[in-house]
Amino acid sequence: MMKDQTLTPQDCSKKLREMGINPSAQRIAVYTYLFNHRNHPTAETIYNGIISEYPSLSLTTIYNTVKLFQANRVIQAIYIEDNELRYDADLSLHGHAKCKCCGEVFDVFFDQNAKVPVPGDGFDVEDIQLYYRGRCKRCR
Amino acid sequence: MMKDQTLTPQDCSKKLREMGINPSAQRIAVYTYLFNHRNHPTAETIYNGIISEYPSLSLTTIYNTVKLFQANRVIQAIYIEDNELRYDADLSLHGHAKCKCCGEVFDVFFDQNAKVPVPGDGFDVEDIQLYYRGRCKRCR
DNA sequence: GTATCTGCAAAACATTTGCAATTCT
DNA sequence: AGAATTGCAAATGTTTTGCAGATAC
Repeated sequence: MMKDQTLTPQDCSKKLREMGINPSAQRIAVYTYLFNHRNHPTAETIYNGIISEYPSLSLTTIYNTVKLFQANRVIQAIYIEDNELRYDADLSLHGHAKCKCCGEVFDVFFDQNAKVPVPGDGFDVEDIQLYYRGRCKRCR
Repeated sequence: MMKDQTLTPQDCSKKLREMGINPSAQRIAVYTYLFNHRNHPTAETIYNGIISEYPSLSLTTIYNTVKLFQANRVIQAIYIEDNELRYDADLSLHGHAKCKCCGEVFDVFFDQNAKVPVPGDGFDVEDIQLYYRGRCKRCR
């Protein structure tokens, strides 16, 4: 799972187009931010991260954009806490661990033989979310 | 996992006291409702479910009560969707599957040999939540 | 009689919506 | 020009808070 590479805005523009999204300047900025920042930002964090590049940017545009991205399966939403919606450009199956002390959200990747249980009774699963709450290494 | 039994308000009063909570009439009503209704109600659903017994009941009291219950580990909160907070009196490790068609939330119990993956890197897990989204048997 | 609990009204806060202005082709 | 996109201002909806009245021991 070596997603630690970063992408340029040009790369991201191309990816967006491939995924069926018209790459406007704001959309490129949001996707580039999300791809290169794997700390599961909220809409406001994304906004603060790119407002300096686009002084006219509004939070509404961030919300419009992440909603569009979700509908086109470009990013996923993380509902680990009830008062904040976070976003993740990594669509691979992995969990999220939130430290109740420092508030940070960490990725949890599974090794090969790990198996996530699935519902048995004819439920057609489209999406699995696995959340952990507790304390991270630094905060214990 | 045979929790399909129902409890009387008297039973619930006793359980609350055992768990360190002063069993007021409203608290007993909320806990009895949650124990006997395993469909993961929201605060408003609980409210509508018991308002007939307590005409003076307020939503604020529901919120106060579920918050108190959570703090004392009597119930757990389910954040499966961002615009609604649901509650569950079953604290055992199990998942929740929400049908995006009918909106219902189903319990997902695991069999003995199922193993939920855990974070490896020194993260101290206090709570695991496993969510599925998709379509239920009836809606497929 | 004092501490706890309840519930109204208002506040807080994140997200959504309506719509007019802007941008792109 | 026409369609898509942006962004302001207002609305929405859920949960929280302040506080006064009610209840319990």
